[in-house]
Amino acid sequence: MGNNTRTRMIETTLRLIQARGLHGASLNDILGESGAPRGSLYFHFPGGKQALVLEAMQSGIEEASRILQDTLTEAASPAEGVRAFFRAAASEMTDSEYTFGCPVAPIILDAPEVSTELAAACRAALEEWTHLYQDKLEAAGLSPARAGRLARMIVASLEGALIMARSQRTSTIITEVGDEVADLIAAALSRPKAGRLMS
Amino acid sequence: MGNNTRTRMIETTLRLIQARGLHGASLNDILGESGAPRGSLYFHFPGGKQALVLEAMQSGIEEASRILQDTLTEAASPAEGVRAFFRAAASEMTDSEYTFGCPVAPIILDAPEVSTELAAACRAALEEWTHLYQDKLEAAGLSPARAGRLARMIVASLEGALIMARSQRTSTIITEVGDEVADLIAAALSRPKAGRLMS
DNA sequence: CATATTATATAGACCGATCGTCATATTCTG
DNA sequence: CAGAATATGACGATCGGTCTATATAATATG
Repeated sequence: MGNNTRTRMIETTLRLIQARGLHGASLNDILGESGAPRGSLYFHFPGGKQALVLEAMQSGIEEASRILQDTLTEAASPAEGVRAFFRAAASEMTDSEYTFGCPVAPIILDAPEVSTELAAACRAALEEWTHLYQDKLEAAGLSPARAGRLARMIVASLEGALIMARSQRTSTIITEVGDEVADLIAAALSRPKAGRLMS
Repeated sequence: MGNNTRTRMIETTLRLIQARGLHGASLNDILGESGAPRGSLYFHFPGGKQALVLEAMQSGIEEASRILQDTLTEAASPAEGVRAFFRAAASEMTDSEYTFGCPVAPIILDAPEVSTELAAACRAALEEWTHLYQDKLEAAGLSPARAGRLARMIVASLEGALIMARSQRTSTIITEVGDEVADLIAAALSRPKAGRLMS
């Protein structure tokens, strides 16, 4: 199946971008690792590398969204959901020998505004993940404002933990941060009215 | 002063890496923006681009460490120190038109293990920043274990918030996350014994 | 069944960019 | 002025991404 070549290219691209960054993943690398011939790229992706990268990133975003959604719905509470998702991320980090990472972070850091399309996809992904957390938190009784703030903090914590874990080649930081955030959420939910004044 | 050219190259390199990533900052870009001729690079940095990048990164690390240390020592409490540092980061983010960022994150994400030296410098920087927070938290009465965990969480939150802020072109997420983390720290300090069991 | 026609897939040439290197020019210093 | 320190831009090997020209597989047609 020719379609197999296509999906193989996408998967390889996603993996290489996560491992080496947007510009670090060259077409030669991608083609070499995916075993696809050079000329096939422009046939499957008339838009060139940018189109390939966009699809690869969207594939990674979709998978992450799906797993996050499943994890949150299966969890007994928002806090437990967060804990579980961070643990899953930690697991992937070790399994991948510390080449795993967020599918959008490398593009955000490597592409200034090089591609409006790529940047928009990154922005949308971060918002989607934030909203998944926010909805869960609101369903548990938090105000939209506070749920939103906590949700953004959860996403930020995970993004940072992924980077630190790779740098220090230890996934414990991901579970640690996840536990800390989970505790924070549990505390926020147990106190109907937060201790601080709101603006 | 020839030394002036050298420092100008370092500053430009740091800025471009923060804006476009390690591989996104080409020598042509660096030389063009710093106004330095091509050949001067190899005179000032016999190690080539890698040596230049290493020095640029270390310069950024040093500055960040200095500012963080000053902010924490001047702050009335650890929580206020965190709040202030996050606010300073948010300010730099808007001032730079969202090209500001952590000096090590782009290298961690772009360099697989391409350079042991670069990777080691990144790792050391993250550890140093973590220890600065940890010391402050311990001085305020937290156990080393809990202080360490909170410190790692602070660093991770900031790293992630910087990425999200750039993607969404808004610095409010940095201050929001900072306030949230500051509240968490304040709560941890007000309760001598944390609510959760420790391992 | 043989051939024509199209859809699919590939190979490899192309050109610009990147990075390291060097021979030479200029400026500083004693 | 001598000699060291620094600056300069041209050069080439390599790699990057794009594209056209060709081959293979699928389907249609007599």
